Amino acid sequence: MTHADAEAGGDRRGRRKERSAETEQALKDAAREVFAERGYLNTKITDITAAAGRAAGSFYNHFASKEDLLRALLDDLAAEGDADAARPEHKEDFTDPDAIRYHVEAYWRFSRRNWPVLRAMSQAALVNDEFAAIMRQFAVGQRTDILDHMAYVPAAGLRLPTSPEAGLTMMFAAIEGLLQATREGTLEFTDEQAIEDLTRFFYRGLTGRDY
Amino acid sequence: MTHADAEAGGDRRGRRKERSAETEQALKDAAREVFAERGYLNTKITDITAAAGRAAGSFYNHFASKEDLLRALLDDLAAEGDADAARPEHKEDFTDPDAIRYHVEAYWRFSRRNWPVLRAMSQAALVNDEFAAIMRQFAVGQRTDILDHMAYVPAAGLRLPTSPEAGLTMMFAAIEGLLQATREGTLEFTDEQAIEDLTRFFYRGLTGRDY
DNA sequence: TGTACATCAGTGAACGCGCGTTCACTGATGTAC
DNA sequence: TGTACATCAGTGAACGCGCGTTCACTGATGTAC
Repeated sequence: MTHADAEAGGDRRGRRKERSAETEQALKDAAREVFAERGYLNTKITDITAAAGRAAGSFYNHFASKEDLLRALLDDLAAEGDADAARPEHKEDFTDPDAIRYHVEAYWRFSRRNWPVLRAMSQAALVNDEFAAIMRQFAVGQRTDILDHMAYVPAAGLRLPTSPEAGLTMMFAAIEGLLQATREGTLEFTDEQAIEDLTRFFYRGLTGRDY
Repeated sequence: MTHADAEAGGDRRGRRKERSAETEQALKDAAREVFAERGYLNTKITDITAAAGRAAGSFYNHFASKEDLLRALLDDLAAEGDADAARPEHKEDFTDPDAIRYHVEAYWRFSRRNWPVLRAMSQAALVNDEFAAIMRQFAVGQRTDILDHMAYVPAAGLRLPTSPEAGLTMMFAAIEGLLQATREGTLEFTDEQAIEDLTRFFYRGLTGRDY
């Protein structure tokens, strides 16, 4: 069977490319797993290949380095983020608890879902300037969408406790802190409870109103 | 001059011990400096000895490893913490902003002062179980003193936004987040402004009262 | 369709770099008498 | 106080371990005719 025949056949991809794609996916899956388990920095290339059931040398057919693999995982995550960007209209007025809840929930669920990669990223950022820059850029991206939502508070005659930028910094940090404590088992929270409690704390803190 | 004479002399320590102590201190100082600059994980033993102006081999006359050095820095910090423990009576009632401010300020200033070591610790915790355990223990210690202060809020007929433990987790995370943003230059804050803004945010969040 | 050759994904032992750690050596300080 | 010897802090070149990376090899898949 010629190459042309194979393409005409349609349903039959080249067996080689298929196998290669399988291995690449197996390496990515194994990396997420092993990063989550022992952390990015503690993970050796051979830990990943072993978890994926492949030989050490196989790794380099697909990725130039551990950093390169992390970049690939990040691209997958960014693709998902873009899908999220086409999100429905939502409330923007932070004097309304529902508006805060919407964003808390979005970030909470996103972080929970992508925890292994996010954690790996922040570890990589400690030892690698490129990843530090990516992280900063990522943080900026998260905030620019939301920053203007803060302006509703003074517009309603209420006093923000701090600058909009600092307020977002505190809130993101609080969410990440709670998520980490939940992850490591220090605290027990359902997603719903965490979102609700964070929302209440933030709504009160930002507006000075009770809720 | 005999050893007995030297001890009788009093003001003249053995020149050897003096020199040794100088080198040890120089290594500690250099470590704090270089940890702050490029992070604990990125720092090689020879970076420390070079910054201290000593030969590589000298390091091992004083410390068994980089971890051992970090442990020594931590002991210094703990000694300071014990001194703090003998702190004056302070307000405990978290329905009073002053009580919150007192603790925010204590933690803010402590963290700011010991930033290099705290940052080094949290990096070491990523790759070393022993340090992870120390960090957890440290976090627990910070909280147990304060945990009961939260009870004043429901006692005053107000509703906490979440459990006392989770509330503290959020607050500590927010403080650390703000401090880090300040450190890396993303945000500009004086100590006073940061303490004030954090206090307002927390007071509102915990009590539901305006302030 | 069949055969001969080319290419490619995967393998795992071997290589080699970077860095932690050692150790023989030096000069200064301490001790004995 | 002076001399001879012991000890110790510091030095930096050399060693060696761990792990990332390479590469000759294998068997399977693809291509040419």
